[in-house]
Amino acid sequence: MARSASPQLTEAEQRIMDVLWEAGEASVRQLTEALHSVHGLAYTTVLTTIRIMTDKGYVDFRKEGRAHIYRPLLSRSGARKRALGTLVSSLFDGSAQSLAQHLVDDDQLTLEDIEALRETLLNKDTKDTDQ
Amino acid sequence: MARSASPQLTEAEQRIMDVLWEAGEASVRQLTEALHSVHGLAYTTVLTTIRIMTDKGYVDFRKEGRAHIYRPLLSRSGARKRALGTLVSSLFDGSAQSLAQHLVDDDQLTLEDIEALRETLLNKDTKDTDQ
DNA sequence: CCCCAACTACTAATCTATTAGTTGACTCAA
DNA sequence: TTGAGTCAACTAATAGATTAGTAGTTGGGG
Repeated sequence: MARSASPQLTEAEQRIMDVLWEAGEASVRQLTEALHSVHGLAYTTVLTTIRIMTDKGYVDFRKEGRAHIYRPLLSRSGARKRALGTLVSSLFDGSAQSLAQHLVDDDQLTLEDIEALRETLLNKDTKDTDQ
Repeated sequence: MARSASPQLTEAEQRIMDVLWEAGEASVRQLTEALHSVHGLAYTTVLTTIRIMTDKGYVDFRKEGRAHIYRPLLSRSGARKRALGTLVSSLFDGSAQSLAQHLVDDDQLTLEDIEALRETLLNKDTKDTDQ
């Protein structure tokens, strides 16, 4: 048996999703141009990658003339949720609290950050108590 | 060009590290037995995987009779830090606060969790002000 | 209506990842 | 000292990931 497909976005996929999340939608030409300055990828490389992403259901496209215009099906928020879920279950025993605690221990969160989180949570509770 | 080696622990590597973090150290035989009940991996599979992990510098070993006894060089805390750093930079624009905010928005952290974080942070400040 | 530029589909090469079999070395006991 | 068993090294097969070239289609301008 070989390995199964990655549940996470791969590096190449992530690059393309970043552009799509920013732009809303884009052709392969536009994606290539947006990525070329930083990564110098060939047009056909981007094409192959986004074809695979289409197969995986990450993106969809519509025809416009000869070109395909791609748009993300997976949202940034959805990708964040998925990646966090995987990380929490694999390295933090399924505890998001444990993850957050690590950030605090590692000085990644300030007291102001915590206060802001607390504020968000309080507003949430008063807004949608039935959820 | 093909992709470069994963900076993260792969699934197979993670499984083995979990056992090593738990046990402190283990032979290939012990690793195989610990993993067999859940994953049913062959002895040689575990052997190959841990050889690669040795090459990557994740583990080290000492000889004890005929067997190699492996111990982790990468700590659980170190792996957590590395994985979080990658996730934060790839999906949260480098902001740990943004990640934490997502957890709150997604109901992964309770008010009690936040209070606990706040408590930790306050104790930290009073304990090591010069760090 | 036909040709060309642009665009996608197909193919390929190369690397990592995962799993596992084969082989050879080494140790211990009879 | 030799045979059995154990263990690591080597090899291999299969599949995903990444990059990119070639070929073939298509749509729009002349």
